[in-house]
Amino acid sequence: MNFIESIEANGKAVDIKKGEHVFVHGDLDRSIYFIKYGLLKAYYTTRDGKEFIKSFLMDSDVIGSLSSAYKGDSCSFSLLCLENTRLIKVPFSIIYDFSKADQSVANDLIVLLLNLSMKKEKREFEFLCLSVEERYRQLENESPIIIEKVTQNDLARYLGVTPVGLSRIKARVTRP
Amino acid sequence: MNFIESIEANGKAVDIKKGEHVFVHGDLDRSIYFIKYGLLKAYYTTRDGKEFIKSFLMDSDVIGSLSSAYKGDSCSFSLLCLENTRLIKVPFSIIYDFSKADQSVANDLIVLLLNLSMKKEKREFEFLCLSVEERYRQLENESPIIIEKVTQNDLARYLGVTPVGLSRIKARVTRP
DNA sequence: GACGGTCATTAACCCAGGTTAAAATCTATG
DNA sequence: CATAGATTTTAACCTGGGTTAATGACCGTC
Repeated sequence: MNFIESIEANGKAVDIKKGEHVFVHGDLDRSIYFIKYGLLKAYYTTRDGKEFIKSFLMDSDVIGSLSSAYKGDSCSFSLLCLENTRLIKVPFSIIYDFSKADQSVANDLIVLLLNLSMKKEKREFEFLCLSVEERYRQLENESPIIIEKVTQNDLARYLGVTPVGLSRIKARVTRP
Repeated sequence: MNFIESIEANGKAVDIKKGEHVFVHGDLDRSIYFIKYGLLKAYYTTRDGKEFIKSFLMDSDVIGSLSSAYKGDSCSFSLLCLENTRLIKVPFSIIYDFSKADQSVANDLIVLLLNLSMKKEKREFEFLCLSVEERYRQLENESPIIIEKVTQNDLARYLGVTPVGLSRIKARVTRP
């Protein structure tokens, strides 16, 4: 049995409507979620009410708060559905325990974590080495679907600029 | 046999002097390195000669280019010793193959990757949500050893500012 | 102990993006 | 279709940090 199969076999399907949260900052939610279909945003909020978007999630992605699922802390971010979404929810402990007994689940978890690490490393690189404008151009090339589906406000909060700033950059980029 | 033991059993010790590289951007180096002792910086360089520091590594850390070790691409960053350093070098494929046969190596690799993911996620959060000044203050609190051992130039390139910018921030922070 | 190199600070000037606020669209729902 | 909300654009002004360059402190090492 592989990773996705063991999620499907041990998890339960959850349908969540556009505009509703899966969990919010501060919750204790030790699950991970496999996204059957839909669109979500994972975002941080600061005390002074600002929002910063960690990632957008789509079909076949896996998401969960590692600090909550693995360490047992409360969630450091919130997870909101931008479209009607179907998830498979499963306690991380089940997967983690399975991985200790089942070699193929362990392998799949390793591959999942390797890919997660490389994805995070890529984003680290982009913040460290690229300007906002370069990050926007790169997103245009690599993830046109996100640009298409997500509001410009959310795009801005993902790229690390204000919506006003992104509007200016777009004006600069599209009409030279 | 656990993870570190299997690295020590299958790897070979390498001593590298201060100022020398373990590998540079563009190399194909499919190893991972366990740091016995020393201090290193992992950094990106851009075509126009700018340097950006991905991370500092110290005793007991594990480092390697995932994109090279796992995917087989060439290294996207360089690894330089800031102090005389002793490493245990082992091909990632050995560890990865071991993890397929040995449950306890798999478990340790999973824990290593979980911690790596959480570390990268933390840095993503800092770039996304904090100002340079806040990142500097946080580093002061959480990793005073790094502030102490690393030049201010390197600190700046790690925090995502220029050395001149960091000098200004320091002046602001230390004497109100 | 003088010389060349790196490192840190300071100053002057510049610019990308933040902030605030006001238009201009767009969308949804009664 | 009209009204209320959210979204995007534009403008005016401000600020943090980039850039360049000069100055000084701090090493080595010959």
